[in-house]
Amino acid sequence: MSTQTARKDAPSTSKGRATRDRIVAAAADLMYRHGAAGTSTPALRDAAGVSSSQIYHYFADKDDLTRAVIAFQTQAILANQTPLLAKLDSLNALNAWRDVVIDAAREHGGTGGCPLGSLSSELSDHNPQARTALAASFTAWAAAIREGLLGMVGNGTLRPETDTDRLALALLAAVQGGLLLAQAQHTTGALEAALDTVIAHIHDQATPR
Amino acid sequence: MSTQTARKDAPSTSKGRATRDRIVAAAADLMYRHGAAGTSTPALRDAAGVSSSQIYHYFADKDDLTRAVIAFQTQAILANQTPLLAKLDSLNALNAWRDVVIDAAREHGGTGGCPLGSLSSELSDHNPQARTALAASFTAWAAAIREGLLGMVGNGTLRPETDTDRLALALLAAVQGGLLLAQAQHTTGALEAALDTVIAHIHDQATPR
DNA sequence: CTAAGATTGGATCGTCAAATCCACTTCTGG
DNA sequence: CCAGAAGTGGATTTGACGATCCAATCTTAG
Repeated sequence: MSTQTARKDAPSTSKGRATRDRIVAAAADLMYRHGAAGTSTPALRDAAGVSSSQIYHYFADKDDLTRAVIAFQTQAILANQTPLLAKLDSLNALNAWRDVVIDAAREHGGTGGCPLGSLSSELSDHNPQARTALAASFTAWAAAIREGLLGMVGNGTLRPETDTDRLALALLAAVQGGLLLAQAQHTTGALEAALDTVIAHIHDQATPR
Repeated sequence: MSTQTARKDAPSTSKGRATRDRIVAAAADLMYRHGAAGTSTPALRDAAGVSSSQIYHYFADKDDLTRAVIAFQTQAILANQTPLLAKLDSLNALNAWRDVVIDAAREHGGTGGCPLGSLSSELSDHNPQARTALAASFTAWAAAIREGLLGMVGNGTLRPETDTDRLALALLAAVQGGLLLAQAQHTTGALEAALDTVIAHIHDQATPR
């Protein structure tokens, strides 16, 4: 017997699709605020305004739903980040990105952390499928950052030998670590320190002029 | 009626203390591997070799136990880190610390993450007492790092105007973010990139010679 | 040595969550 | 328009977990 979780077919009617979407959106919200384990099917049922059977009509089990939430949040974050990162054409643009990240964290006083980071911390060790999906999400996010840095190399802002791969990973780790600390300390101090330190190092890699 | 969780008195006999310690140690291990929510009292009962009533004899409820585990892990981490950080007298010593952190992560393939980081991600938003304790733990950890950097300022390795506070926070965030990503990606790449980038920036702050 | 208090074992209770079932209604392709 | 598939509602089953109770045993101060 396989331990693999079965996949459900996509809804074939538009009504079905709407219901499925409503469930995923509500689940994403609840899981962001209470964690995956902290989100019960009764609570989700009420939040999404569906009956319990709908949830299991569209998702094989809670793991399957969780994976849908990961996909949803990945998409949300990339959609939010990619435009900002695509036009990283100057050190100023990099600082603007920094400000957006920090302002977002400040808005809810550090609470919540990163939607992907929280899920990753909770699920990676015990849900291999979730872990794989989250690893891919982080890789895609890092790639988007790297793309931005590559732009800065391309237009001569950064030296050609700049290790954009490494810097992208360092920036992503700074975001994740900074958000995690913000969650505990209710301050964005660590997030700012981490981002500013990495960015300062990037400044030092700028082409002399 | 108060929502505050009552504190239990410390055990008065040495046997009682041993039992309490055994419970905390087993709980710390289980919570590290399965999270706080993922650690059930039956599982803890078996792992610690006690009966369920013991747990509630020594701890008011699961929250109280969780706080004890936070204290336990904080103590464990500080005991492990402080000696290393106390003798940060050179850039080489800083790199040695980096190696220890990375080797530790590599040892279990990134699994588990940081005991404090994982608990923080899980508890900060919903358990104010745990959040406060964890915030204090992180502050103490950052202070230990800063102490080491101050040593390097004191002996002239780093410039006097070095912002050790900020760098300490940046290093801690790099550790937390790097470990979180290592958990998802099963690689220490991001951890290395983050630490090396911050450390490279510290190198640049070294006094010219 | 001996009571008072500390500690222990394990049955038990109430609650709640995950998942299933089945009867009913709404869609939609031909 | 009308079968048959898709979608819906809600009761229900099953099992686990946090927490409590109480009787029995050990520890220690006097």
